[in-house]
Amino acid sequence: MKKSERTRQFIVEKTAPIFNVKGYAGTSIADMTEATGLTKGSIYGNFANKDEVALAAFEHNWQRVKTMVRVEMDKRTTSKDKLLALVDVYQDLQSHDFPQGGCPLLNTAVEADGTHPDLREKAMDAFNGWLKNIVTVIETAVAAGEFRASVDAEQTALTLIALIEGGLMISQLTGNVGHRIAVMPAVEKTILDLT
Amino acid sequence: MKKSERTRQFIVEKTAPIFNVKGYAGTSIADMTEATGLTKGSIYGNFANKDEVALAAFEHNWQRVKTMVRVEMDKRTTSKDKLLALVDVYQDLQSHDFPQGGCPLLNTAVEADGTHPDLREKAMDAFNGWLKNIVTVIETAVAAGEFRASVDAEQTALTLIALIEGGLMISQLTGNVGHRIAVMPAVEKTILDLT
DNA sequence: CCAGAAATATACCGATCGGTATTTTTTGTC
DNA sequence: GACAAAAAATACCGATCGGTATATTTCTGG
Repeated sequence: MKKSERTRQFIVEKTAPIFNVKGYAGTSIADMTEATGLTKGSIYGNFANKDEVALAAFEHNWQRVKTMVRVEMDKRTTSKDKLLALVDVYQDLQSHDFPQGGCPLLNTAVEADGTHPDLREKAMDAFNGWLKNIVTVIETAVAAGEFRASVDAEQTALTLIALIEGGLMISQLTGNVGHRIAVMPAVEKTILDLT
Repeated sequence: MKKSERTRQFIVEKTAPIFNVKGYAGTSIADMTEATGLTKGSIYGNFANKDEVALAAFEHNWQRVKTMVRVEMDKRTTSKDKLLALVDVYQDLQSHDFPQGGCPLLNTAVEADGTHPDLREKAMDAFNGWLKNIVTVIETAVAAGEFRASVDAEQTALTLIALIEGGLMISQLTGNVGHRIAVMPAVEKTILDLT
């Protein structure tokens, strides 16, 4: 790996948590130099501008979340169990290494709409990927007769994501993890109702 | 009403949408002078600083949402119907005047945690008020025998709020109102399951 | 070990940031 | 309509913003 690529990754790793906590507008170049120990010149030698770092940081943060969920899903065999992996993961976030500052999708979606088109695009891609993943699992189960034929895959997937993201928002606001956990029975119920 | 109070309210009304769209960090004093047609001196003559305007703006935005929901709730008599008012309101946001930029609670909760303590406090108050409102409705219904005695009021209320806010986040991100509407059957189902 | 390239650091740019002191204009009252 | 008080506008402040041009250091291949 070239030096510049290592530095790029180093910058992304160090700044990703900051972007996820302070947001795009709230994170300054000074924050980035402080977090990395590098100088402005070095950062701008590896990235065109702040936007490019922010986009890479989001990608990095989201990759962590995706991996977290996928690892747990891949342990399961049935579609129902795969979906229930969501409950296990989001019920106990501290044992999985969830990014500091909360869900990157939630954070970026809320800040980016309207004001930061490219960030929004990235967030939309992330969301669509997640949505498609759940939809595919559900449709596979419907085709295999594991779930009822009357199940609306997209509606169900949207409901699951909304519940999870809403729960994350609430628990992050109140600082009460119980508020997130309290939403998980509804996630579980929604999944169990599919059979 | 004194002139200064009218100006204060004028500033709040004009800047509230901006704060709700661009966020706290993303809104500058220049944005505020442009939106109001007033000068910096005039704004600082009526508010101590940007924070104070932001707090008042959030309060104003949230008041609108609260009123929107309360008006619809007050039309209903039974507890079930009162809760179902949430479905009607959030199913058809454009007929009710929902603030531009999306849910102020969602926006503020996501931006404020950690970085802006006083804004977060205001958002927490808003959330707790909403939560308590729903909890009270449910508990009243349980006491009256309208809902099952086994109903967990707080858990249900958290689920409803999570669903709604999650749906708002998704639809705002994708620009697809259908994504919000698709979540509403789950809200309705959660409420109907209480009887 | 030396030269050229690659990477990082230094020094600086204009613009904008939030905020304030002062002056001008407007308002309400007798 | 004079006059004081209140409100709004002007002019300015240092700090920080994102970004760049240039100098210095570090790495790499012969």
